[in-house]
Amino acid sequence: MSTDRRPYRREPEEARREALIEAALELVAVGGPQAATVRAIAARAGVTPGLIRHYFATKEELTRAAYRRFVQMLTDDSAAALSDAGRDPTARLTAFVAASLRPPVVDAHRLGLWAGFLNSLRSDPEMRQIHEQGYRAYRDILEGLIVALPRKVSPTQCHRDAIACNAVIDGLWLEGSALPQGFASGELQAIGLAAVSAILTIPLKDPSA
Amino acid sequence: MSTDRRPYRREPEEARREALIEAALELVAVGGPQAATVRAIAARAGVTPGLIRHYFATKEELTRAAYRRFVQMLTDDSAAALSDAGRDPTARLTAFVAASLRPPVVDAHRLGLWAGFLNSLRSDPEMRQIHEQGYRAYRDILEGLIVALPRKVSPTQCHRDAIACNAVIDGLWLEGSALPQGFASGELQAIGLAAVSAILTIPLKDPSA
DNA sequence: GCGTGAATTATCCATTCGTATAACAAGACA
DNA sequence: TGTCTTGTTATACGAATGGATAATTCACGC
Repeated sequence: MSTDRRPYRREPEEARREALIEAALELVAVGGPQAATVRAIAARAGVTPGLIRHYFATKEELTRAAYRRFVQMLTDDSAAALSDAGRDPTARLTAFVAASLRPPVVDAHRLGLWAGFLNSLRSDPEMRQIHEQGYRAYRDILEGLIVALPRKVSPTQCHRDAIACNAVIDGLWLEGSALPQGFASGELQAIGLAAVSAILTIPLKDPSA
Repeated sequence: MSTDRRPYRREPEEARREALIEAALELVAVGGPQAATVRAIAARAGVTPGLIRHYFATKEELTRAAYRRFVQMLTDDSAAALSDAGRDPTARLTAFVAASLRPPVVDAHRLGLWAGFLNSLRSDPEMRQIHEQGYRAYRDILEGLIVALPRKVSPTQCHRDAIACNAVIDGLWLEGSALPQGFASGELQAIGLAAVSAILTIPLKDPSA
């Protein structure tokens, strides 16, 4: 007797993992972690729940993989602007800051993701490690850009400046993502560049102004 | 026959609601929304789960009450500094900004709360309304302080300035709460005052410096 | 003191969660 | 074309969830 079993296609391992991670991220972004159930993730990825355990030993492991991808995405999208930024240190910093303060980095879904993962950081040390690696990667890029500026300041001061600039950028990212309609186009980047400019005591010309 | 039933004391309605809200907030702060189950909240408040439904028609209602309290707490703790700030507008703004960038406002648990509630804002319109009321209340206080400054700027510009200052403060709050060990004592407030000072183009003396 | 209303507990229910395991079929290779 | 590996589905299970209802016992008014 032939039961009507769901037809399926075999996919390469990497594609399946990718699809599952993608589905998990979308669900967390929209509905928070409690929406990213095993069944919901599987449904969104177009597979049955059991398959998740075939690729990830536990749901926690899938969650970590998803978070790893999210963190990577954040820095990558900001750093991508550097490839078109030429060689002038000031222009490069400007491009980096501006890219961090516009879509797709500034985005309500990304903020939802960030918030959704935040509380797992407290309980799961491995999640915390992923977070700190990503945070440091971003700040290292920023600090490198600041060091390259034509200023006469100590490395220690550069480090402190990087922390302050990072804080301002993060904060504006938060605000812009939380209140998309609260800022006119380009306004967020203008505020950010002005603040960074003030912190570093160098003029940064807003290219969109 | 006397079964061994849990002994209890009757409490006034307000005290019970308070205890339940408090318990819910603590749980969300530490473990995210998924940790704030009906049973966990009841246990932490020292009652049995059924009692929750006696005071709140649904768990969602308790969640909203808890969020309402949290939002109130944020602005109250910042505004409390104004009562000791005297009458000088500059000193008042300084006090307000500084209070927003130190404990208990800057606090990992509060950040956890904020993140935990964030995604419910998307799905629940009532939660969204609570959020926007609180956000506006905070920014109105800030804008009032800015308007009172001895500057010659239009109300429109004051409004824009308030948004920018608010963004910077929020961002620093986020950073300080997320990375408590990342900033030396008073450093966060110093950065915030410097940034606000730059945005408003007026000198703000850091009282702790 | 003592009934009486209501605050509180106890118990139950349907649902959903993550996970474990067994059955199946797709596709590569002979 | 036939067989074998394994990617995939199907089913089941125990625990935990939010909610409903019944059973108690506290505390206040008389």
